[in-house]
Amino acid sequence: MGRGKIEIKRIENSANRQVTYSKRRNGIIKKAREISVLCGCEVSLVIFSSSGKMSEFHSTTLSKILETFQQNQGQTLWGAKHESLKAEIDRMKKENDNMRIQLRHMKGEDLTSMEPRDLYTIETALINGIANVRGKQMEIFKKKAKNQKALEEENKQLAYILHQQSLAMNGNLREMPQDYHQKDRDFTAPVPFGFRVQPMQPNLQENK
Amino acid sequence: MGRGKIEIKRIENSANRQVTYSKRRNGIIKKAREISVLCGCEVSLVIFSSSGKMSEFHSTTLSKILETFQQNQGQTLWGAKHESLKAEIDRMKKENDNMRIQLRHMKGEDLTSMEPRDLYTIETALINGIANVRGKQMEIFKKKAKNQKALEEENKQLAYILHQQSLAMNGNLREMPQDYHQKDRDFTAPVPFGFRVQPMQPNLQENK
DNA sequence: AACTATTTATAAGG
DNA sequence: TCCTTATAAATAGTT
Repeated sequence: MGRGKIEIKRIENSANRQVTYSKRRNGIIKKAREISVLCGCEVSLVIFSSSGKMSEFHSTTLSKILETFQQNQGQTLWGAKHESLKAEIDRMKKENDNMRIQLRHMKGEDLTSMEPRDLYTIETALINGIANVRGKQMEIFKKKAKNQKALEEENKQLAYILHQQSLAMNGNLREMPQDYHQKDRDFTAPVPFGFRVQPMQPNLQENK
Repeated sequence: MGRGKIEIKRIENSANRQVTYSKRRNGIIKKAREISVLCGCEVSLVIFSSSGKMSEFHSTTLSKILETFQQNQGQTLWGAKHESLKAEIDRMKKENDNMRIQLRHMKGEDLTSMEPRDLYTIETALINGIANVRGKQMEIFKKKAKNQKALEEENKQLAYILHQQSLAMNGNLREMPQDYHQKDRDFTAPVPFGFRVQPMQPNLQENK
């Protein structure tokens, strides 16, 4: 429909193509509106020009159209992903609830309506748990005790060395009076500069 | 464009509307194809007739068009729902993992790498839980004991009544010898027909 | 962007 | 739905 008939194939002349695009785009959008009004049907039209610019016409909300489209199509498209996500949520929710209940039971909550058999099961689990926890605590305790012992040993050694050194350094300068020696630890050195030998970890205790 | 000009408003005559729909639908689809070929652009056209039947034209894969559309639009559409679902899943997963770890700890598993402070916390929870569970067990025990007592009482009463009845029914027919009376319960009746009075719940015990 | 010759779409009718 | 045809509408090429 024009001065001459044209073949339906890509228009190579860029300027021509652009003009034709503009004209026909207006035309098709007008037609889309017309058919939707005349016939009371839903139309959704989206056009991307080769330069990427989008034009569209929708007889109603796009989302509504897409929804209808999804229903009609039965095709899953994004719906599939959607559904699988929902399913995963449900699955997790169930798992979640189960664990929540279990936890509450372990904490001794919500015990009303529990059967003696179930109570017994929980009790067993708790006893088992406490045994494990205490075992672990004992393990740590022993380790610390051992560590403590090693530190004390080291401490003794250091103190002894210090004692020897101070003797070597000051022994010939001046003779200390006998009662200057401290008595609380039999290996405590007399410390000429006012220092006292301290455990390397002064806050170390058997059990926090 | 036809024998007469028509106003662009809903065609009331149903048959006419149907015919026009059919013609114009073909027309618009043809135009959609033409513009896509002539101008090398992407077109997506969906039409739902008022009776719900769908017609469509897409210059390329529909999903590709929708994708492009989503990108271009910036609008999320179903993407939003999608994202929110994913977020919910993540949230749940976290909650889930937390509870799973807690449960394992309560059961005394995975205790390696736990601090004494944490062990103490778990121990406290376990002690607390066991106290609650045992409290509940005691409660049930007491309830059952009480129930048992009530049943025994009822039993006694029933036995007594039976005793009286059998006396009344048979007492004047024949005199029982004195040693026929049973001694294990002081009011147990002699039962003339070979029945013995049984507790109503023969398997009832103090504790299952 | 406006013009216009020509093609195309389609309303009405069968 | 398809065919026909008169006519309206769209638009290719031009200005």
